[in-house]
Amino acid sequence: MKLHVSPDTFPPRGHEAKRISIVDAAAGVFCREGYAGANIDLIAVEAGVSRQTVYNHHGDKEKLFVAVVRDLTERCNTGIFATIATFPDQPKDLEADLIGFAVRLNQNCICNRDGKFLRKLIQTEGERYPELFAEWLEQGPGRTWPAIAARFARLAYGGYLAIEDPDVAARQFLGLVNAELQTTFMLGGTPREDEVLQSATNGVRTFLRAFGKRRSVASVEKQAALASA
Amino acid sequence: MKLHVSPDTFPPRGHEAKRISIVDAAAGVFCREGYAGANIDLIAVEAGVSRQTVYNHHGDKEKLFVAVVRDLTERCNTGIFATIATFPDQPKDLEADLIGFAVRLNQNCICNRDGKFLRKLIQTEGERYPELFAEWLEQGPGRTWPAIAARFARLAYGGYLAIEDPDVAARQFLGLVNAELQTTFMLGGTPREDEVLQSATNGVRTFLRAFGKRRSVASVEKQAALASA
DNA sequence: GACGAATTAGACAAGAGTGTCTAAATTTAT
DNA sequence: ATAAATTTAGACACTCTTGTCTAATTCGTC
Repeated sequence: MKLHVSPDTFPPRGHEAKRISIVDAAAGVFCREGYAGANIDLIAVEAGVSRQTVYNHHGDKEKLFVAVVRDLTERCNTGIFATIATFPDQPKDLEADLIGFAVRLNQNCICNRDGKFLRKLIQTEGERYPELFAEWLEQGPGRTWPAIAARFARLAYGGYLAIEDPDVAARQFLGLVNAELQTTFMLGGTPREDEVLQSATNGVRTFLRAFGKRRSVASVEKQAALASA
Repeated sequence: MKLHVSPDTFPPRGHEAKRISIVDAAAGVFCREGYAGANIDLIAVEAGVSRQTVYNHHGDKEKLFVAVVRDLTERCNTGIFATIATFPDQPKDLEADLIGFAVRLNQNCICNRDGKFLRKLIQTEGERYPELFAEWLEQGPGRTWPAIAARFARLAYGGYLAIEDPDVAARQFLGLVNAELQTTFMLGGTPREDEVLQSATNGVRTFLRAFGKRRSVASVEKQAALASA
């Protein structure tokens, strides 16, 4: 019935397709209901499989949960690194380019389904599985944050920015760019596109007011004086 | 046996004391285990009362949960407004004063027991009780953020800062000052005192680089030009 | 079309948690 | 000291969930 077009590749068929739909459904249910409240029957229904199939694939509830977190971390990481690759190394218009980067990062990695689910699971169950989330910390922020910091360092080295500590600058960049989305994130919502753009725009403007290169020499000296005082 | 020192006041005795210890214990258990995973027997044990007393005071699990959120919101609000009252309106040393304010805000309101619990409950159960958390949004951020923004507006009016939109500035201030604490918050941890100070120091420095008054007129004009472009 | 692997529905035991009830004990106020 | 209110321990019915098992069915492959 089905042509033998792409053996062993996408879109996954049969067995593998079920594994994925189970993990996807489980991610949604774990997020909505929390680990304790998540009902395996419900996961099975949402995945469109029988309960027994869930157990066949993943053993038990806890193993399923671990599989979900691992899957989400991996998929999010892929997205984040793909987006970091679009960081403006030699910007034509620094402000516009950084805003674009910030918006891409939010839309593709943080506000999408996987990002939202992963964030929620970490917030909700992080304390219950210290080893698992230590692994996430190492694989996730532990790899992505330095990668972003390195891009800012390069921008500074290229003379586009006046930053002292690229790691601090990277964290502050993310803090600024998401400053207006905090409440939405807290409540588990997804910000609208225009909210993301607005927050990114305001954040980048402030970031450049602080670190942009057109600042007077005097103010840089003042900064140094303050630091040494 | 007990002297009739302070009728009807603190420290609460008997009935009222039990109500408080139940809510306190419930807050801890709801946070650790999530709503579905929270066990009323465990809450009773941690509160040092019998299970029946929990039901006598609060009816059922859901009503108890609502009482917990309301209590935490109220207590946190009290702390935040008390801290906002210490905002430096006429700073001697703007940088030091703002750092002090940021540290106080974190230590007294965001990183303390109540703040941590409330944050976690909102993140965890926010979507399940829309009306309850709409109420929190209104009573919490809806009142505190404008109050902080007003203080920044006053600082700008007094010539200490060059900000255009006080609401944006307030959100960015909080974003910057907490930039280095995000991961800890995510995992439900409590940052160490020196981490709070470090993050606040770095955040305030950047904030003042962006909004401090000693910036050249030229850069302000450039900012205006960019905004109109 | 036929074979083996995977999936399904359903029943099932075991365990855990909620919320109620009762009778005894304790606290509090008078 | 006494009466009223509160608290307690324990038992209880009820529901829900997990994880296993079995027999029938469907699917993928040759």
